[in-house]
Amino acid sequence: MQARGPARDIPEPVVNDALVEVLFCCPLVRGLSREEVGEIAAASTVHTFPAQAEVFDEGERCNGLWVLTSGRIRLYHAAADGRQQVVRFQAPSNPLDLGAALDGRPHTASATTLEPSTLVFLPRSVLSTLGRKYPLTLRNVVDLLCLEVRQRDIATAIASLKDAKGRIGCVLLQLAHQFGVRQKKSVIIDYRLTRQDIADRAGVTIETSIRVISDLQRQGVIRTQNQILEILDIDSLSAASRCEECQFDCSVFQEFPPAAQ
DNA sequence: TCATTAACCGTCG
DNA sequence: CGACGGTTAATGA
Repeated sequence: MQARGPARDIPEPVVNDALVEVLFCCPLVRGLSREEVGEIAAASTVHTFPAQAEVFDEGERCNGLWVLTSGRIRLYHAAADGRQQVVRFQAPSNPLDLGAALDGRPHTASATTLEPSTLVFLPRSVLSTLGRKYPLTLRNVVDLLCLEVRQRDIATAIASLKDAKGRIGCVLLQLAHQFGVRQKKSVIIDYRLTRQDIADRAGVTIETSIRVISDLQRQGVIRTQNQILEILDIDSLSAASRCEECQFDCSVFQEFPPAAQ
């Protein structure tokens, strides 16, 4: 039995090869062997959540590190009036709220599943031995936190300096960096998002996100099909978002940090 | 539930 | 004044 892990779901003690494989892709354990990752997996627990389930809440005590292994998760701040600010949309293999897991202070944001998801939970006790046992992971932690700082820095700059159209354009380009799958002539954002999701990421109302996205569709810049967004004309979108006069390096939103040299 | 449209209205440059 | 974007309401899928 672990310390006080999640109480809302059913832990599964089974650690299978597929799980180790996903964990192996987690940038936190980059450089470790498959056997070493298997060892870490053995010390963690697996948890499944239905769609729209809360994994943790902002301000809640943090007992360890959650790593998404399958499904999708939305990390956000919630305001009393119902509005939400999405910090990040999560894809498998990535740790959630790493900072809180490391310093043991409360969670910095809330995490809710967008679809049925599986996560592994690494208790803080295990996390602290990880650095001692595998010094390589310390460097990975630094890289991950630095990347997060860069992403948040750019996000706040964009939020305060750009207008609604620019913010939505930047969000779409960020998502393309994070989840983009290159097609012959376009880029598909391989992550289902409602108009509300995009609005909550850009800091606008749903009507404004619809307004702007409809305009972009009419101009043939993007196309959407049941919550999947396809960017048909990156150059036009970059132009609409005024990328050429922008100092921000939105390539930091790529899913995995570049390997440290 | 999600997406869309339109009318209306306050703010600000 | 006019662009922008939030609010409200109505409607369709």
